Amino acid sequence: MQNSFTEENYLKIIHALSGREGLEVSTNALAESTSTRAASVTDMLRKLAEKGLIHYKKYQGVRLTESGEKVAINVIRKHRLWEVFLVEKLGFGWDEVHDIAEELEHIPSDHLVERLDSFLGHPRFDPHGDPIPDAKGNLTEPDYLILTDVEIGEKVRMMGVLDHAPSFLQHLDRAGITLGCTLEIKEINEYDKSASVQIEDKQTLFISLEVSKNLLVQRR
Amino acid sequence: MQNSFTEENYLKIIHALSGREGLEVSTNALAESTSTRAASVTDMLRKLAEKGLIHYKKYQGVRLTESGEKVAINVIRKHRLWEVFLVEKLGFGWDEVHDIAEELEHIPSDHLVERLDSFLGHPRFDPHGDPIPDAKGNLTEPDYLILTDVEIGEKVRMMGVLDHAPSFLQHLDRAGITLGCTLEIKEINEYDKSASVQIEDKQTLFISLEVSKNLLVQRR
DNA sequence: AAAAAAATTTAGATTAACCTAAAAATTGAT
DNA sequence: ATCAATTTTTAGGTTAATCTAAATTTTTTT
Repeated sequence: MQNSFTEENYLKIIHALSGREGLEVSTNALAESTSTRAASVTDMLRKLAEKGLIHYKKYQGVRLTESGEKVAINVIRKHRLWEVFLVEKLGFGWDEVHDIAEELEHIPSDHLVERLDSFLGHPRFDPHGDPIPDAKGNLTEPDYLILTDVEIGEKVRMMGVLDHAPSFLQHLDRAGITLGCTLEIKEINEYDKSASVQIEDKQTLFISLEVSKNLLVQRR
Repeated sequence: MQNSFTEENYLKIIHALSGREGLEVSTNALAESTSTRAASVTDMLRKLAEKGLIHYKKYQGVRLTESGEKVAINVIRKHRLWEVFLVEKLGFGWDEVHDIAEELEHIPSDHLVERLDSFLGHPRFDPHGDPIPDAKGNLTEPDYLILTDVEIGEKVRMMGVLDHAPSFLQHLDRAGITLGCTLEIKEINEYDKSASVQIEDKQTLFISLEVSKNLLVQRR
């Protein structure tokens, strides 16, 4: 039996909310993320449990089963591969691709995904720096630092973002912060906790705490 | 308001069945093509009429309105562009792409279609020789001949197929008949009306009447 | 540990797209 | 032109995914 568009979205969201520890996800959190009401979530959870895709006991929250995890990771794989396609091949900006990939990720065809993956040269990361699961479903989240954890004077490489909102990504574009660029923390300003950051050994600018919290970087 | 996947399919099928003359399409013909029952078709026709996408009077069959035609042609455009992508970029065979394109054609995003079109180099024809409508919705069906209408001794170029069934396309592959190849009718065999056809000035083989009826060609 | 608050589930509806069976309209044959 | 056959529509139901409102369970506070 095939999973519906809607079922795949629930599984993907459960995966995201339960984190790498596979913690229980609450009905309300799911209602929030799916933009539905808690009662609707309960109905869907009953159905997913029936299909063996989640572990569910009333009032206890949910976790993915192995089989549910497999489905979720495959959806994530497809989403991220399509994002690479949209940016690398079609020339979209990284701020424009999320909604389209949200649709493309549900196109069913293993054959298609594998050919797309080859066509793209088996990319390891999507345009936001998120890792792309391999065909076997292995997904290893690299352990990047958040920019707020970097000391003054350190040089780091920009590796990803936590917030994928178009407005955030456009803000980074305007600041000249792109994936792979070099950042050096010059100082932390006491007044508003903003950071003075030098970008690519060129201009130095203020980065608000809000922004720093959403930048993933790597020491180098 | 947006049209659903299902609505788009009805419009596409009405377009196909009403032909270039825009003839009325019957409820039963639609039931057949959509693999549903006549009663379900009636329900949908009421809805499409409500939305101004078709002209519909009870018991009288349907025609597309201008706005319905526009939607149908856009779906066809997307279908054919995706087919080019699947064959030219991902390396699928022309016999493998129909079902996948059937899904991709419903991904909404004008931006996406236009970028895909550029990426593919604004192709005029899909992998089966069907013309691709332009961004403004102009669709001109070239008037090819059917192979059965070609005289003995004539040399023609293979331009398209009427039947898109994988088994038919695979049969052509095995015979070495591809889009653009040259065919010369050597003789028509009285016994079974099969044609002896020379392919690309190389081997000559028998082509059954069934096959000839589904080959579109052009004099040269 | 009882009461209040919050989270979750149940009950009962709604909508889109389908179904079957029966009724009505159209078409075709004598 | 009438009657039979065919086509189409109507009537009434079903399923997936949603909803609101009410009931229940869990959690938190005092």
